[in-house]
Amino acid sequence: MAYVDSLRVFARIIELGSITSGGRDLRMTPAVASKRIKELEKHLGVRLFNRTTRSLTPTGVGRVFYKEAKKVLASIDNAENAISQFSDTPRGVIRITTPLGFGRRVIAPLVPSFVDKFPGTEIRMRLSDRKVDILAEELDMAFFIGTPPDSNLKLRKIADCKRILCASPEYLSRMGTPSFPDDIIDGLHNCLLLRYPRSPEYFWTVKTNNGSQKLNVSGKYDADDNDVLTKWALLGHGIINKPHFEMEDYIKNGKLIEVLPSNPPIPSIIGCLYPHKKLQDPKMIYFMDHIINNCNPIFQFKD
Amino acid sequence: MAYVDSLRVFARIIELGSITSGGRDLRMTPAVASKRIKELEKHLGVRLFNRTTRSLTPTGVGRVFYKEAKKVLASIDNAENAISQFSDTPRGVIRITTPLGFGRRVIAPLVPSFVDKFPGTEIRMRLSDRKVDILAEELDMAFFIGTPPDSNLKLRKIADCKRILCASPEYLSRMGTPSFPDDIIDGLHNCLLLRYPRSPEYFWTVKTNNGSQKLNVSGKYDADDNDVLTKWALLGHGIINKPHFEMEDYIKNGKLIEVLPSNPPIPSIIGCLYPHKKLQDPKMIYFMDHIINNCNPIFQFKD
DNA sequence: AATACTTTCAACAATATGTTGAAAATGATT
DNA sequence: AATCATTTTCAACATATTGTTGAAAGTATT
Repeated sequence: MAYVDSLRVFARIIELGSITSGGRDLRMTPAVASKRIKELEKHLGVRLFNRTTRSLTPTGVGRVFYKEAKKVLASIDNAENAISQFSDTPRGVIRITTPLGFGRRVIAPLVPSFVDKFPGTEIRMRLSDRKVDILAEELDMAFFIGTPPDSNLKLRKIADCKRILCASPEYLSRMGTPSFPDDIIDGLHNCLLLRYPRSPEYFWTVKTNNGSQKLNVSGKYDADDNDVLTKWALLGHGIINKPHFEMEDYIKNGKLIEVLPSNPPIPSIIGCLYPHKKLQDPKMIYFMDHIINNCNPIFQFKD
Repeated sequence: MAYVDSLRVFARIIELGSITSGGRDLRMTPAVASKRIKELEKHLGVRLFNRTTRSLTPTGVGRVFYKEAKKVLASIDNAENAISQFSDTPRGVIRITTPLGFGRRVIAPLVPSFVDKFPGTEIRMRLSDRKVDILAEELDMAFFIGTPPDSNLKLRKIADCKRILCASPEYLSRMGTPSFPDDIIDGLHNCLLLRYPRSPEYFWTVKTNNGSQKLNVSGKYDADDNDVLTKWALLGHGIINKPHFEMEDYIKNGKLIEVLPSNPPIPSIIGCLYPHKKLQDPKMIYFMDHIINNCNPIFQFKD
C-alpha cells in the first residue's frame, strides 16, 4: 500500500479542504485521491471525513490523525534529510520563495540548469513580494532583497544590490524633476511603496555628500506586488525605488528616467535565509552556490 | 512504493543481521527483502549495507538511517494508536509474552476466539519463562505468575493462583515423604528451581498454622524452562513448586503426589503488565477482558 | 575442495494502482 | 422549483508494481 502517499494526500486534503484540490496539489486525479482516503479509512477502521459532494469536514478522529500524520511525514523528511547529508550530490525537493522581480529575472532562469546538473533534485518556487514565514510554510530557503530581517534563520549574502529611483519622463515633466532629496519627501511627490500587512514603516535612505539621509516619502497608493508598482511608474503615476538590475532596460530605452542621480538609494542586500539545521544538507549549499556563481552576468554591475 | 514496509524490513535486517532473517521475521521471502533494500537504496541514493553473500554490515549511512527509520516507524505506530483510541473496537497487532505453562494452557486456547471476535486484530505470542523487558522488546503486554515485579509498568491482576508442591510417587518412596516444611530445606530434598540470569534469590514460602514460613530450598539442577522442571519431577528427580492448574492432571492420574498438603505454598498472583500509555488503547483492554472472562473455567479453583 | 548458507536474478503470476468517463449528490443560482 | 456547476465516487479497463519460485553465484567454514 502506498501508505505514505495516502498520508500525504490526507494531510493536503485537510489543509486545502477538498479531496479534489488536495489531490491536485500532489498531482493525482480526484479519483485516486478519493480512493486513497478510502483505503486509509479502511486501514484505520475509522471515518476521517464527513463528506457530501459539496462539502468536506474532518471528523474528530480525522483532526487527531492529521496531527499525527504530520509528525509521521516530518519524521520521514527528517530521515531522508539525514541521508542526503551523507550523499555528496544534492537530492530531494527544494522549496524556495523569492521576491517577484528577483525570482523571475534571476532565480527562475537558473532553475532548469540546476535541475539538469543534479537530476536527483526538484525545485518548487513560490514568488511573492510579501514577507513569508519559511518555517510555517515548510520552505527550505527564502531569497530577499533589502535589509535582512532579523530572525533566527541563517543568512547567506549573495550580493549588494544597487538601487535606483526612477519615474517616467511624462511624470517628471508634469510634476517637475526633483533636484535635491528634500524635494520628494512629505508627499511632494507620489512615491510608490511596497506595502503589505505588517510591513515596516517606510522611508527611503539615499546617499548624500556627507553620508546618507533618511527620506520620509509617501504616496497616494501602494500595493503588495512590485510589478504593480513598476507598471504604475511606467504609466507616469509616481517615483519608484527599485533594484537597478530590474530597471536597467527601462532606463536604456527611455521609458524611465533616473531621479536624483547624484543621490541614489543606498544599496540593499540580496541574500538567502534558511533554517540552521538545513545547513548540512548538500542540496541547500549546491543550490545557493549555483545561484551565486551564475547570477553575476545578470547583475553585471558589481560596484 | 511500499515505503513503510521497506523501512520495516530494513530495521529488522539491521537488528537481526541478515536480509534473510530480517525478511523472514516479517514473513517475506529473502528475494523480496533483498529487493526492498535495493529499492530503498535506490530511492535514497546511498548504499545502506556492505554485503557479501555471507556477511552483512550496515554502512555509516545505514546506521544513521536506522535510527531515523525507527523514529518514523514509532511515529507511525503512534499515529495509528491515536486512532485506535477513537475506534470502539480493538484493532491492530497485540504482542504479548507469557510464561510457558500459562501461555500454553490458558492464553493460547483463548487467542483464536479473540481474533475471531475482533477481526481487526492480530496476536503475536512469545512464550518464555525468562524475564522479558517488554519495552525493549517492543511488546504490548506481559502475563506473569508469581510476585509482580516492581517496575514502571501498569499491573492488572487477573487471579490468585493456587500453587502446589509435588513430586512423583517413585521419588517420594525413594527419598522419603516430607512431613514438615523443615524437611525440605537446606538440600534435604532436591527442589527443582526455575533460574535464569538475574533471577531473584530463591526460596519457597508456605502456609503454616501461624502464618507463613520461608523455606530455603535448593536443588542439584535447575533450568530456565518450567517444562523441563515438570519433566524432571515426573521422572522422579525432585520436588517442584508449581501453579495448581498445571499439575492438576498429574495429581489426578497419580503421576505426581502433593507434598506437604497441609503446608501449600502461598498463592501467587497471575497478572498482566503493560505500559501506562497503552491504557487507552481498546485492543489492550479488550484482550485482557477476554482473558479474564474466559480463563476461569481453566482455573476452576477460585479459592 | 566440498559444504552450507546467503544474496541476487530472471521469469512468471498475482495484486495493486492509475485512468477515464460517467453517475450521483449537493449547494448555489436563476 | 428547476437548472447549473462542482465535487465525490464508481466501474471497467490498462498499466505498473509486488511477490513467488527455482536457479545461480558467491563466500566463510569444514
